Amino acid sequence: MSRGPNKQFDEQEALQAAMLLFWEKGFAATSLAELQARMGLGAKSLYDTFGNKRQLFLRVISHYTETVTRKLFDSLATRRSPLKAANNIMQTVARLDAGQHRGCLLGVVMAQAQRSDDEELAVYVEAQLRVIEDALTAAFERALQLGELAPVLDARDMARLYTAAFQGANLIARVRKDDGLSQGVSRALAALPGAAHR
Amino acid sequence: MSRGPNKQFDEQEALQAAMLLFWEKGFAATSLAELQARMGLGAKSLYDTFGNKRQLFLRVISHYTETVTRKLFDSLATRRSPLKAANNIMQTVARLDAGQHRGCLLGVVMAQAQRSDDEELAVYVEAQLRVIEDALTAAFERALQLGELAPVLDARDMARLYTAAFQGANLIARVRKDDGLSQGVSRALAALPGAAHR
DNA sequence: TTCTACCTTGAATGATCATTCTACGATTAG
DNA sequence: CTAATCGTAGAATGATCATTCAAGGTAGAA
Repeated sequence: MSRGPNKQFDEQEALQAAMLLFWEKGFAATSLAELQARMGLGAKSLYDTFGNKRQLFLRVISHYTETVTRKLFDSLATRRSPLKAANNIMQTVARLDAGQHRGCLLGVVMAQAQRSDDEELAVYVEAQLRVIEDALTAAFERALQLGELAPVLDARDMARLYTAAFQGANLIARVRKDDGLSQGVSRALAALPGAAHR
Repeated sequence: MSRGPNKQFDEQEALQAAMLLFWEKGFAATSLAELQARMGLGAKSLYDTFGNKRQLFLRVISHYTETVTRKLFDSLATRRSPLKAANNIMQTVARLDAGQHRGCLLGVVMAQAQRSDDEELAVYVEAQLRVIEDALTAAFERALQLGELAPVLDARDMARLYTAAFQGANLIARVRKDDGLSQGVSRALAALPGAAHR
């Protein structure tokens, strides 16, 4: 089929590098020059492969949800105790290196894309966020059925609190150098009403 | 003293306009051309009055904390019931227009200034955030003394949860068009252990 | 080997960026 | 009124931006 040489770079590796950069600095503050340097490819290759900056950014967000987010939240459905799984996610966030914490890419995007500004981007991120909220809701409903949780709180409301606390803690971790806040959030959530254990 | 004419614009009004713009789009995505248009002054006046873009941004953040944030969180110390005051703040956030919600400017800044990237900005925002956390902590300590809150949870941990949930809900409100999440967060927080009423 | 196709490199492009400069207009003291 | 002074407006500047173009190189097919 192909006559000439194949690409000399790995698309996944390039995406990963682009993700880390956008994750650190956001869309507007990331230049093509930096992207080329970190992704290790020239301008032409970048444009031939990914289209343009915005399309690359959209692919990066997909890459993020398919790798980072999915890996983190899959445990909600698979683990024995959904309540412990949910609290483990907060713990994981809290344990990441404070001081050079990148937070959550979805949060970074939300901070720069208002719905009225960039409708397409906002809708996409909102959908990804709803996946998280739904996964948490399902987990808490399962926890209620298992009797892990007393029926004082609505499962969806709890999921919403977790989602907001998760995003907030991630965001704040970008500027704090100690992990005190995330740890406190984690402890407070673990003591929610009905969570009898621990 | 002055021989020539005085300034033809109100500095506070100009700051307010700049704040709204940075609040919507963040630092990097906001251009001087837009700032001039929205603030209603020419390039020279802008630079003579505020220095440069970054200095203007720093002044905008101060303006934000002195007006928006302060007005919102002062009720924690003045109102009779600190617990109700804290929950009212969440309610206030939830009630804002969904769909064109700007969130919290501090959150927008955190999303684009990692500690390792822009140390000065990160430290300043972190300090402002700690003011909020401390105000909430004091409120919850007072609530414990007043017996509004059962001593199952540490006051500071509760404050941390509120701070994170507040930032997270604000952030998510930028992309969601309905206020369901903020309302859910508000309900869940109101049902925290020890909060007997409602 | 030789040709062909594709990838890479790096310079060119035009737009837009933040910032500064120049000229004009308005105000007030004398 | 006149002159001095300060604010304003908008053009000029050089840097940097995203994007495209032109040229060379390399791998595989014949």
